[in-house]
Amino acid sequence: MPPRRKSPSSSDHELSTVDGLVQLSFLIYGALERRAGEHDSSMIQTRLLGILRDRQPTMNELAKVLDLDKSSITGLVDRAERRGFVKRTPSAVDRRAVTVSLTRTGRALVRQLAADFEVDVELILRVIPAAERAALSRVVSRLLVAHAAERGVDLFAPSRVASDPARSGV
Amino acid sequence: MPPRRKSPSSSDHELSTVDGLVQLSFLIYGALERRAGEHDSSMIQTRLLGILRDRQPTMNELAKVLDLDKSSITGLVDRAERRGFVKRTPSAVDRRAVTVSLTRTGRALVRQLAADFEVDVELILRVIPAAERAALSRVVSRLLVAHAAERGVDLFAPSRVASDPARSGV
DNA sequence: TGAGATTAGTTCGTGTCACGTACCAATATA
DNA sequence: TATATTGGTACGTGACACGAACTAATCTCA
Repeated sequence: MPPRRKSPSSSDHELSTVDGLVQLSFLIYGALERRAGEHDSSMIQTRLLGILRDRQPTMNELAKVLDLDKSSITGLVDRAERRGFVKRTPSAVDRRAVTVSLTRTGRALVRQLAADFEVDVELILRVIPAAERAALSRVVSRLLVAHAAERGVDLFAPSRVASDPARSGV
Repeated sequence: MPPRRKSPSSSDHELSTVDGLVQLSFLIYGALERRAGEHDSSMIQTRLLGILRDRQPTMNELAKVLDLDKSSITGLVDRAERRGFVKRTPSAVDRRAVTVSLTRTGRALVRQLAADFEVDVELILRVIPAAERAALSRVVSRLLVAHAAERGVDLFAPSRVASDPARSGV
């Protein structure tokens, strides 16, 4: 688990890779959480909206993508629906199923959140020169692509069905 | 919020910096959460234990470091104490205050968690060559140091009082 | 085709976690 | 010393997650 205080003996001005990545992750995760909070939203609500930006999954598909029990999805969508961000629509193909999609309000919120958050990340990145940002971006991309590939997922496969839980980039 | 599905037009095999960093954050955050779960622990419980590895803060100091309301700390520590990971000790200097510290059991748990998690991060990193890992580590370090410095914190200042909330590297 | 298995979703009870308010005891300040 | 502040807890509320039990729809295959 996360960064311990630096021991006095360790060589200065370079964190261990593990500690560095963890701190960075918390930094970014925290920024997103803070932005969500500004709109009285939680991390999980925000992830839900993020997923719905380009999909209209069923409850079951949401459970897979978010890696939650389907009973958790009921409550999650209930609360989002109660606040007017999301709506349920009976599935056209399966009368048991329900598809979830953004309302106009929900779309506006997620757009605003994405924009706010992008500012944060760019502020975080601005402290290093452009060349290093580019290097960081490149390495992170490779890391993610390789990691995804290792688990049999091609991050850049041409197109995907809405139910593909592997592309859970949220 | 986070990574949207890649639009078909966008140039392939490189995610945007923002998307990449967010995905990476979720990957690492998720790994830690999963490890915590294996020990029936939550993220916040794990963070608590992590903080206590090298500090014996008061309840109030914990509230600052974890950025939670002090009333939340009561419950958090209650639950950790009930499970035998943590203990409360009356402060020697202030009879209102209580210091929190790890029990032997708690220390064993946090050590195990840290070891498990380190394996995960190293597995994640292993998919890219050593040279890239080094580059990543270097850039991330610079980023964090610069970011900390910008907010008036020196990540590598010699020593710190236990109550310093700025060094909340957890 | 029709009985039984599977799947989609909800409901309900339980536990964690976070908050704000109210409160007590101890300490600090005027 | 009277008052204000601080450290911590208690209590009520709401979000969130889980598993078990349940209904309705769909699938399977004998």
